[in-house]
Amino acid sequence: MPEMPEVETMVRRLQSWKGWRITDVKVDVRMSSKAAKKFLPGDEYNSVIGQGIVDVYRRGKFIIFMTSSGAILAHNAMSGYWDMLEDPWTFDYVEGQRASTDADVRVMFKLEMFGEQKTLRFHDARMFGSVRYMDPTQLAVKLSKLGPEADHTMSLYEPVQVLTSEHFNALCTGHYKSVKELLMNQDKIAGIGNIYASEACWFAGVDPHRTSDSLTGVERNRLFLGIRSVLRQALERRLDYGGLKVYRRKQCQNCESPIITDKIKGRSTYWCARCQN
DNA sequence: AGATCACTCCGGCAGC
DNA sequence: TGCTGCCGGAGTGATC
Repeated sequence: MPEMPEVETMVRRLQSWKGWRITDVKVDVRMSSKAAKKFLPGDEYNSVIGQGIVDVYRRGKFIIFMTSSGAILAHNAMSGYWDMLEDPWTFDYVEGQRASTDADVRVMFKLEMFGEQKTLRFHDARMFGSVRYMDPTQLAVKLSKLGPEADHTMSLYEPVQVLTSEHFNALCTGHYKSVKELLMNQDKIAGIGNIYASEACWFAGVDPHRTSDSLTGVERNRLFLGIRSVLRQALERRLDYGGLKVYRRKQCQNCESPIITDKIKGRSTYWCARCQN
């Protein structure tokens, strides 16, 4: 599933669409009325036609296509990814490679620049993602609900607050039932999902089940550094998941103890009982 | 007010 | 081989 490093990687590729104008849109909702509400529903469908793509940014796990008079806000959720019809891309997700196919295309944007035509496609097999059009006010309202960014990257939508050590320390002081839930809460910190939450806790030597306010100052700082470290490494390693330390691992990369797995708030969680306590 | 919980979307796929 | 149940970001609404 895509988290900040995956979305950042995708946005960098999507920036090649700057300057192109949307001439047509096709939405495949596969007979699902619920899914139809997620991919340019109602008026949004017509609103994007004729608009130019001014720039492309990332905020948390959202992709923002700034257009002439508003923005297309997209979320890849679990299985979403973007590519171009004329030059299909592949993306490596932790579940495996997303190789471009026609079967899972949900939205197609016909684009034009200097008489040349190309097709931008949003794929999403499980239809958990979303592609919405909104005006600048709606966009601002939406983005204002997200917490500070987990880390700064080159495609970040700015201005925005980036998480600081002090802010993270203050967040921990709130009594969150588990520190992993805090890390994954987009209202508190934007960009971290299930994979990198487990990874950051391993890096810090902190049991993900701990209440956030039970963490010592040293642990809070280690966790703050862990968030940055695992996200930056993922980006630098170009999404090579061989670098993951606990997520979906059987054995601790540090002490060789078996990795334990259970669920926190319904999400699979991995940790080493010996190194994380 | 803010935290927390339960529920929903959906298809791939593990496990019988 | 064909079925069933599980999985999960985010949004929503209920409940404290």
